[in-house]
Amino acid sequence: MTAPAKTDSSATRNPERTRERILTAALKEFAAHGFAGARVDAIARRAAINKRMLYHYFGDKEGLFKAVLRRKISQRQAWADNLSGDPAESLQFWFEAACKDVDWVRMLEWEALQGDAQKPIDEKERRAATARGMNRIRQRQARGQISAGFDPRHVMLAMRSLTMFPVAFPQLTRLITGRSVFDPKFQRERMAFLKKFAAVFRPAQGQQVKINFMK
Amino acid sequence: MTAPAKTDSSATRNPERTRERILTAALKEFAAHGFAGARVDAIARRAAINKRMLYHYFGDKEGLFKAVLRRKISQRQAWADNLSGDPAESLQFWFEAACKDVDWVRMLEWEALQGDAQKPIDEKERRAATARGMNRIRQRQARGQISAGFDPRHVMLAMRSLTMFPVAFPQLTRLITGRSVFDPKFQRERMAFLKKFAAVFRPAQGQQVKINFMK
DNA sequence: GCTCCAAGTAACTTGATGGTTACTTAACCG
DNA sequence: CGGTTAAGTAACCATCAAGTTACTTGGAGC
Repeated sequence: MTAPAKTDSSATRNPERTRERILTAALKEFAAHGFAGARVDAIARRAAINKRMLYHYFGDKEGLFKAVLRRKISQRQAWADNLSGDPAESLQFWFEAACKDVDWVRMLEWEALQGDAQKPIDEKERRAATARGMNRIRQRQARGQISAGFDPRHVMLAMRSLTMFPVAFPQLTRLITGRSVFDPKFQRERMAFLKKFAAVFRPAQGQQVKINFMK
Repeated sequence: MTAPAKTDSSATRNPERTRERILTAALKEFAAHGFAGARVDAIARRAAINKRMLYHYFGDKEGLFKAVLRRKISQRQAWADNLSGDPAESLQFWFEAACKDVDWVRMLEWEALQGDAQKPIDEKERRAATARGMNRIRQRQARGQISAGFDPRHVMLAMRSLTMFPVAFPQLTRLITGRSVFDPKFQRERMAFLKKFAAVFRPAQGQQVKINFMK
């Protein structure tokens, strides 16, 4: 066999590993400092590769940024497509996910701040993933788990808001609750709140349903 | 009278006006590009002042950034302390405010991404303002406008989330709803949604419906 | 073994950018 | 009125950072 083991972690030459290292290092750097603040040299240092390789594989800084974002996006999507159940669980699930993957939230934030809102990266795939999520919401509405009176698009937006916000704005979280987002105590409180709060999404007893219907 | 009219807009020398111009220009620039991305020369050009003056008044780029943030914060606080009524109105009010003052939302976002979460700028005053807001929520809970079952801190966090999020993440808003945050149609939809959605905050069951009807 | 190409390295270039120096000019005050 | 100080200007500098040039090396296929 001439081919070296793919999992070899210390082979003299290994394009895949190099690419991977660059992407991992770049994610850290970009998540921490954003596009403008990230230093290409820092990425190279962190990845323990020569800066030239970075240009070799990704063209330029922007190409690397896009590659990082794209990779994160597809990771998340593959991973996100399996969840079901009622809104309470979803809210908790997504809040936990945001806490566990701060880099993701931050990347979205950087994208929001510096990206062109008109043509987001990987728009097509993201739209598809969003559509899948939307269908799940519609199903739940049909099943009566979520009130049919709400526009599913706004339900989705509301859920994202409620789960991502504390991670996206840690300083406000601290200002308001007095605790760090990463404080386990805060997280427990938040989970409890979300569980209770999820009631909004469910069709209410009695009258309210009628009101919703009449609308 | 030796003193020139304070409102004179073209006096040969006018420190106040210069300071003001710098701050205004800097807000725009920082909101658009963040701290790292902002260009001091661009600020100077935009403000139509000599770059040196900027260092004269604010020391360095960071000093300027802090000054901008501080100014915006105090502006908002003065302005935010008058609102009352029920959660539906508050939600709508704050959503509108976010839409109207995107720069503010973006500054908070930049702060979140690059600021030290441990020691936010102007912490003391912000805490005080937050506390005032919290008291309003508690009052409403006492009056039965908001369910007493919720932790007021989390209610506040939830309200902020719901109102700021679409502006903070315009690309997600577009991806999810298909519309720009600034599309009047979106804004109308969102207002309607928030109004309905605010029901969650109100004490549940029987009462709720009545309140809805009475409104 | 030899050749060729991708992987990899080190040192360099070039332009942008935050900050400074050295100077001029207006205004306030005793 | 004169002189001290703050407002204002223009040209400059040092540094930093993205991107390149020019080179070396490993290995797959013949």
